[in-house]
Amino acid sequence: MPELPEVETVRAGLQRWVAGRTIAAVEVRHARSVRRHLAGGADLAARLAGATVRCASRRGKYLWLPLVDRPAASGGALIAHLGMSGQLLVEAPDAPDERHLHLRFAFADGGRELRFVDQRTFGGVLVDRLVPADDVPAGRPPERVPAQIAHIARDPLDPLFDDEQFVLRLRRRDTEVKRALLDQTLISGVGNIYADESLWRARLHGARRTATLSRPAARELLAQVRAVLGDALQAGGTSFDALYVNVNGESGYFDRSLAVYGREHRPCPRCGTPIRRAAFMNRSSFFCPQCQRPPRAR
DNA sequence: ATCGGTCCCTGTGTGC
DNA sequence: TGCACACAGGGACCGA
Repeated sequence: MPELPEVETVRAGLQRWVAGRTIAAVEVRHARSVRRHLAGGADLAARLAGATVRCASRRGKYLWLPLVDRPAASGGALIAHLGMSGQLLVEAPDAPDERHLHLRFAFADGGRELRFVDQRTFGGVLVDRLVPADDVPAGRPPERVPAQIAHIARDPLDPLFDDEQFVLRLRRRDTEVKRALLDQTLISGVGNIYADESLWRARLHGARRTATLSRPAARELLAQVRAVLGDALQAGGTSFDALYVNVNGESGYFDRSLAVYGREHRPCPRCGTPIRRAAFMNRSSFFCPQCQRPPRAR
């Protein structure tokens, strides 16, 4: 469910409320939330007990909390992915347990705890080592990323995102442009909502083949992706229901600014033509049939 | 090596 | 009311 603007909103909340604090204990209430930590929940809890959180980092839809290096646990980071319905909440220890509370992180200061709540259990956490990012230009400070997400592309709000490299790789692909936008190894942070919104802004149909895009069209698409992600971040993200909230349980309000997503039959904000919905990858695509002309069948 | 389809989950809304 | 079904912000994995 959460895409870059929602995950970044959560990251900012973690930076504010969790950075600098020392984890006292981790309670694993649902094994599925730690399935990506292959050594198991007990190992995860042991690695985190006594660890101090340096800060809150993010790439695309992945979050991580780098841990202060300790001889016993060799640092590393706590990585989290929210999947479709995951929430990281900062709450008083005596707040009632949520229905789908799967993980509880208590802190040594006895203050507000961190909880992972996830209805559909597609999200989860793991502890991993950090490795140097291999694409930092000379003269820039070195960066470390969790080994497990080193294959994830930088996101378009990352200062080191390489626009021309993206345009090159996009046009070299042989697939539909919406599929490419959702491929986190090409560009990260874009999900179903912002893919549709970006394509509408760029006046491109999601079924256009990537190889048919001109360089200017590809650059324009990237500019619109960046713009819509930035606009949504300003609004605190998109919340259709209570499933996406920030660490304090508050909703974002970008749903009011959506042009096409979830708006079947309603008028296109640009030309008034009714928005259409089409099945796509077990989900939906929303588009304006006038502004975004479908490509001819190949 | 890529690409495209399927599956993992729970909950909600709709139509019969 | 109850039931069946479609659908929901993601992505790992498998076969072609």
